[in-house]
Amino acid sequence: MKQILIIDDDENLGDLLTQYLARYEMQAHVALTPSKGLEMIKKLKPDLLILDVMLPEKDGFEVCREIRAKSSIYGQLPILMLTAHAEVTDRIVGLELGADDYLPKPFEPRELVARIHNILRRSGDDASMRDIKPIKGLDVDPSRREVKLDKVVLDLTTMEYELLILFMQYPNKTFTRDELMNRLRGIDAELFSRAVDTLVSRLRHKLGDTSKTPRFIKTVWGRGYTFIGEQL
Amino acid sequence: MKQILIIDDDENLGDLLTQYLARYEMQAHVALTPSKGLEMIKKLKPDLLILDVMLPEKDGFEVCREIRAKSSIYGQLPILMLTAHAEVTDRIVGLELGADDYLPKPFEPRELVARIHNILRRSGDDASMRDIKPIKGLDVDPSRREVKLDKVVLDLTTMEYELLILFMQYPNKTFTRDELMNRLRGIDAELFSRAVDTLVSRLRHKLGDTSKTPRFIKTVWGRGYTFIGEQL
DNA sequence: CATCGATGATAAGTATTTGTTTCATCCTAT
DNA sequence: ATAGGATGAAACAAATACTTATCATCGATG
Repeated sequence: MKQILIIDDDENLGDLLTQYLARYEMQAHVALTPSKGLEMIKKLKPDLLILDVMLPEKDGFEVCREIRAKSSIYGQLPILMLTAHAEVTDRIVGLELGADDYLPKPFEPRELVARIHNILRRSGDDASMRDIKPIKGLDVDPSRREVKLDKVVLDLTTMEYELLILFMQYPNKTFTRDELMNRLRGIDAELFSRAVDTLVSRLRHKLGDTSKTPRFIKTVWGRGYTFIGEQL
Repeated sequence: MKQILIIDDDENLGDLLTQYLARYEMQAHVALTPSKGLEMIKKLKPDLLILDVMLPEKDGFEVCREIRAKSSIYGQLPILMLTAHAEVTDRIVGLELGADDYLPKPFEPRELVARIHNILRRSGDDASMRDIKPIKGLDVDPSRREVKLDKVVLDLTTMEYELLILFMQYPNKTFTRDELMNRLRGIDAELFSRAVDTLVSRLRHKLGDTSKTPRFIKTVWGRGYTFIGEQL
């Protein structure tokens, strides 16, 4: 379960988000002031920080700057900034200070969830720590985002790589299309198209897999897909 | 068949949705006023409530709040709110009040269906919760939708799996053919044919069963079928 | 701002499942 | 035992789900 720290003096919003994020397997914690927030970072070691710009004591930019300056303490904590106004200058300043993304208030909860997933994915911290099971014929180097199939490096796109990693985390689990979409895109994305099928097809192709006699990705008719690579 | 209650004073929209949802195995009922709506909830025990924000008497937020407040009466009924304007603030307020999702009008019917599915999925209305009795020689893993017969994984189609699960929920119960048809297809399906017999036959075959000396599925002549697997 | 690659949508083609028909066989009541 | 409806299962047909080629779109890159 992902731990999210929210630094925002609007207690109401904090509770709301806590409740909302819980639905997406994220545990949120709220700090009402920057000083409390910084404390909680050390204790909680959250996976992501949601930081409001308007804060008591000092503003969010200040906090962000501080966290980045003391990276020895706080690490490369991903930061999502919330700003009251959708002003472009805010955005640039925020990004320059090292925030990973920015979201103008008011925002849609769904949008927030989507961005959180994006950041977590991008920050790679996510991917490298994931528990990838060893599969015969496949060598994954998460730090390099590199996959070798029978000693040959594969040229995978972001989505293809993510899909493969997801499969390798749960060999023999049958994923429905919804599940895959949600895990890959981070939102309750609905499928009005064969996007997942297409993605699977492309990955299969690069893995040298055929749908009829699959070595890795098996189609489970009427349900979804299963990764069946022989485990080492 | 899922029961959906719609509280909306636009009768036209209600009829339209009722018709549309029927295609997705959802039976919709329309209440034109909040008071009628609340009454119908008690009677119908719907699986989901679609609630318009603009209503006579009191608005949708009020209704939502009331339902959540009286959860002892209404339970944790999932609520999908329809708002006239796609205003973000509305969304936040609604979520705060306990609605499970939001959909701004006008919306696409399929988008509605998608969100309904999401909510129902989230609210844990899942097949995996069904109470499957342990049967000697059969191992079922509902989360993976996998069945093992004497340690060997069976390759079952959706219908075959559903039929088997149904049987395993009620060992020794004799099902008539219409009963099976209704439980599997969720509607009062007319028996034009011997679809059930064929299905049973195919499942039997995969279970290694013979109709003469059945290990699992016994034919009750003139009545239907009984699952007789030895219970553990 | 033009290009390129990645991803999403569409649609034609293919495969699989599910329903129907059929007929041989089985059961039960005469 | 036999007639007549009920059942099993094979073969065929229809419906449904999947694959993949192709095109459109979007965002990144220079």
